[in-house]
Amino acid sequence: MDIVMCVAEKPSIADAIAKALAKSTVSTRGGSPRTHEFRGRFGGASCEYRVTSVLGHCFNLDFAPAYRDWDGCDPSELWDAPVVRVPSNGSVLRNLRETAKDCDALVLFLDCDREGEAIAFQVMDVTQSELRPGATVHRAKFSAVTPADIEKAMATLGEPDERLSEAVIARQELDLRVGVAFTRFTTRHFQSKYAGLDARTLSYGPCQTPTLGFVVRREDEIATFEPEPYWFPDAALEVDGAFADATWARGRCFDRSVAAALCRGAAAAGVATVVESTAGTSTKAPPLPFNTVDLLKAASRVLRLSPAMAMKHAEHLYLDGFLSYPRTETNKFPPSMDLRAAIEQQAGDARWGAHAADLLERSAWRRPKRGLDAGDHPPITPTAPAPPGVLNGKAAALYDLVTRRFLASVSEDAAYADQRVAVDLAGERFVVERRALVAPGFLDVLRPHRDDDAGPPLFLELPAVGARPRAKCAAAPREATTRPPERLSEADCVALMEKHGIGTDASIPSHIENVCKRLYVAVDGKSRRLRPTELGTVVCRGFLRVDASLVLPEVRAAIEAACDLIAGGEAPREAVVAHCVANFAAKYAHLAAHVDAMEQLFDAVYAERPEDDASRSAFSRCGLTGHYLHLVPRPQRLYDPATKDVVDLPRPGSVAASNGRRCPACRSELLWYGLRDGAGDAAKTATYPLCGACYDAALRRRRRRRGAPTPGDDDGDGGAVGAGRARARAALRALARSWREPPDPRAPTLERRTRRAGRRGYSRRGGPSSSPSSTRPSPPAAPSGRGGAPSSS
DNA sequence: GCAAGGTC
Repeated sequence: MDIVMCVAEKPSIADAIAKALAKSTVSTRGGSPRTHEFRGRFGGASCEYRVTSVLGHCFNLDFAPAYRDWDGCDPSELWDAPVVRVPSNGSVLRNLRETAKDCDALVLFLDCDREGEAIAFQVMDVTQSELRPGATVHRAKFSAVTPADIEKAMATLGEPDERLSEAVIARQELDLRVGVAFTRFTTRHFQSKYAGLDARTLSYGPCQTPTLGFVVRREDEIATFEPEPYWFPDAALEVDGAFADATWARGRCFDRSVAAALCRGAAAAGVATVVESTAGTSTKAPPLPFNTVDLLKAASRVLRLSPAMAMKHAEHLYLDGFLSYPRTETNKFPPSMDLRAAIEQQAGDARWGAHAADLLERSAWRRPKRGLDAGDHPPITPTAPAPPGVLNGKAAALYDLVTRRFLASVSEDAAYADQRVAVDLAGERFVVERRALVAPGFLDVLRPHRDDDAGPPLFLELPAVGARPRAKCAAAPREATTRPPERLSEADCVALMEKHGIGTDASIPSHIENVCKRLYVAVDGKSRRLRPTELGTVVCRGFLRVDASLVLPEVRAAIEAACDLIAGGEAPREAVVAHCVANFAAKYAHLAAHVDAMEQLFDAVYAERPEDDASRSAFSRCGLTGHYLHLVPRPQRLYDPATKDVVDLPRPGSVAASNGRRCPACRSELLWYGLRDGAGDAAKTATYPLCGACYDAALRRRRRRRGAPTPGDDDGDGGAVGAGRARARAALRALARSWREPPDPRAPTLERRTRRAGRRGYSRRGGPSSSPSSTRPSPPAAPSGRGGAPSSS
């Protein structure tokens, strides 16, 4: 009897597959990930199934070991440094190999997206040598994890698509090279130049940096906002014997004298003429069920939960069986999903059970027609009842949020009665409107999250057109001032990231968390609004100043578009990667050559901070200058307040002062350098005498030999700091405008390379050639003699 | 110490 191996992307899907395919009792072995064994049918014959899973990617991409050490190479070498696949989890690979032994068929049940396709090829690589000779390999495509969909997938098996996998490998390689090269360069350069810089890493990434850009951009909009006064008439209309506020149809007026003249006329008139008088009904459709980004936005707005915390709770609720899989783009229920059963599950709940029971009793629930089926996982819904007390704290609140949203999504529209009366008062139109809730529909269950409750109708009896109600208007207009936008909320940031394709539903929370961990952004716990820190502002504006395209969201779009070419079979991976790497290497060289423009901003913030100098005390004395040096943390280094020189110290390890003993070579005071050896309780700290000056000099010699820049060696800027700060302030003012200005023409751009590529005669297959203003890269040159992008000429 | 993408 044949043995058939199925591999899913996560244990829960392996469980579902086993449940759907088993024709006998299922025996489960192994811890994480587990393997299910049972009898079933495959290709019309009886077979033995082994169903197991991986845990996401089996391999991670990294540089070859020689390039992982920060001091091992110059960051510019990373553009063509070798990269290698590193297994991400040994037990997953072992399990795959053991399970694959003697199997006659491999069915790849990975998620049906690009990443899943890449994992499918990893699984093939790992299992290939263990499968029986001549074993067949199949790709299962499922749109929902239900028995029906799984059986359908088994009946319509296809082949894995290597182009999708290649696109993922290209994306991994580009993210690695770009992120690590830029991060090492900025970290090294600025850390060894500014002692006031209190951050371990100055990171750059094609997702995290545009995310930071969103936050800084909003802050700049607020900072450069110029409030403008405006005026409007303060009018009221008599309605059923009482006066009600009337809204001026034109809204507001920025010319005070015009508004004043208008008010004088209206005040003198005293009587208005009804020109429009209508009553009607309107409805509001219920919200769609949650996909991941909608859940993150609501959790931040309603529960004050960060996206990372929201995902953490959602994952736990999923693993405990209370919620469906929380990472999905889909907000349309699959036709196979039993909505009635899901509603019934909630009918006994003390909080929303009455609403659910009412829907069932009247058969009033319905399957929403709108929404997107992204083909990944169903919307996020409750999968088991959780009566009050079963869950606690934020997990309970998140379950409440998801369940109410689910019930709302299958509920009826809310219905309103609307009244609208428009009048003419001294030649100007004013409006009185009222909306009253008639039938709450889905709003009933969204309480307490609903915000648009409305009172009773305003007009007991609508006036007729041509009626002449009394009106009053203040003789002087009301004055108000335009207000700047608010800081970016976490929910706004998630929405911007989704809109610009920054990160995925699964990774968006980590990017926001990242910019916070890097001390670039701070979150106000109460309002969940994001504020850039001094460091975040300087880093972002620095990049923006030298090459805006590194910060703007197009940097991610360009990488994605390049990978799309591979996925669509329009260009081979090697050519696309080479094209993009050359592009980013040019940007790197430009940044390194013009880093002084970034330094001017850092100068204003970090070069000279009297409070820093005052709060530190002399730690060690330099033998060459006789100056007392301060110890600066994160990362630990010595700082000479007189010369602004920085002396790098080894990492990891601790340093302590050593009672005036001096280095025999340079006469500097020696330090005690402590390094922990071993792990846990057995760890011992070995202590060595260390000369900071000699260590720093050796480090600089080593970097110079490797061609790395050695910041601080030749700047000689000790006396010019004051002038630098003035320049920096002027630059900061100019920068607030730079979001709107075209990028620096000197900076290498994706557009320029695209045009060059276009001249070589490559364009998108079947589509128009890239326009010069497009940031979408055109397919790069294919290696000669092999199937690549065809020439359009 | 570094990216972003899966998942735990």
